[in-house]
Amino acid sequence: MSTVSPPTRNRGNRRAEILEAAARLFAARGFHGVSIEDIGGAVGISGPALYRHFSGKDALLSEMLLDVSSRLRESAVAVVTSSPGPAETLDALLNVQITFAIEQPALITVHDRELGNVPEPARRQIRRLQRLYVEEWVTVLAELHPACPAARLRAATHAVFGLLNSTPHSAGELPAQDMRPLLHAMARSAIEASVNAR
Amino acid sequence: MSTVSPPTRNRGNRRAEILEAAARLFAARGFHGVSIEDIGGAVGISGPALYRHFSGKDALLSEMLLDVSSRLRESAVAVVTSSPGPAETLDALLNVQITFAIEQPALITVHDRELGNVPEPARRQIRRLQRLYVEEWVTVLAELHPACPAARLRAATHAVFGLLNSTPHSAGELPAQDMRPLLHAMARSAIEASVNAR
DNA sequence: CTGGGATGTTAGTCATCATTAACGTAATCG
DNA sequence: CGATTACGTTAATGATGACTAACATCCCAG
Repeated sequence: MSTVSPPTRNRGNRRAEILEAAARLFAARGFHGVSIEDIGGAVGISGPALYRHFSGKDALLSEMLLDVSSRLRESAVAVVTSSPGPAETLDALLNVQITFAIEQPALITVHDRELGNVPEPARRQIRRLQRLYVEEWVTVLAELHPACPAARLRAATHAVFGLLNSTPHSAGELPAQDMRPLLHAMARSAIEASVNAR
Repeated sequence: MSTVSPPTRNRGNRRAEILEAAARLFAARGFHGVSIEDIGGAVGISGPALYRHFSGKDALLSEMLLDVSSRLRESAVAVVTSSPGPAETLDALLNVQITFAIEQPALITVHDRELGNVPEPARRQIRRLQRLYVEEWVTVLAELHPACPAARLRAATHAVFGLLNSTPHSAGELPAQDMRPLLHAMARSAIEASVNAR
């Protein structure tokens, strides 16, 4: 038996594994409802071993939210810069958010509930990334509907996020295969309506 | 001077006042992120005085969610039984939810985040009321769109709740006066789209 | 008056929890 | 080999927090 499997197995895997377990727990019971023991237990190690990977519970949450907001923002930028026109861009943005909501329900849930528990250096940066992400949407919508005031577009964007991010909570109602087009159609239509409403 | 003003002043006011403060705190920091001291402090009494009004923190949350889900359900029933036709009923249901989301943002937030922290006797009943509320929506939607499978209507209903309940989080973007018709138009349009999507 | 209920207060009490300390072990590297 | 590094473990430690006890007040009924 070669020494290959044990040596290469770890190295960063543990961190990811912990982050994933923590996300699931935070989503289910809230940041303060989960103990360090709980998180350790979920990955088969016990309690204080977590401090070998993260400097503390707060840092764990900070890294989690920073990662989510970075990835969302990056995806949005990638989509915007590589898309032929605003209509296609909007479709692609919808797909980014829908994919994320369906594939990472725990992360999405934590992302829009637990910002308040992130300590201050990271908090500001996460907010910044979230704001930039929203602005990508607003910019595209403004191109499509120049007559609509930005405040209204921003409000509509937040409402659409609410619609799409509700997926984790109504999970099981419909298979993901049907959920995707349903969410897409609903969101698209809601956006149309938002700019036309008197 | 009659003995009218002081005697009638209290009697249940305190309970309501506490519930309101607790809702605001729970919405902001989560159930486990708020202490009994915090809640007491928010209404000008200190800590253990709460036990004169509620048997414990859990009971406080239970009563809060039971009250919300009852009120929503009752409003829905009232609307359904007094409305001329399904189209008007849907409009009225939308108004119920929008009014609630705009006027009681903290309660709505707690309502769809903290069910997991409600202990078991009350939990089941709250779930039941929530289910009944959803079914009022699904029934109306089924009348309007008989060809659409109930599972899809249920998923669409949850998505619409997500859209409408996002208001508390994007507060400040737009005045309530503009938010109301915006949410109404977006939700209505999203529902249309949900039944037409392939 | 006077006794009791309603409503508060301040000092415990007992758990739980985040974090740190002190201590192994195994593999890597010099 | 020898030592450093990476990762874990099990005991403190120190806060915080829910809940209880013991003790006022105030107001109203008898």
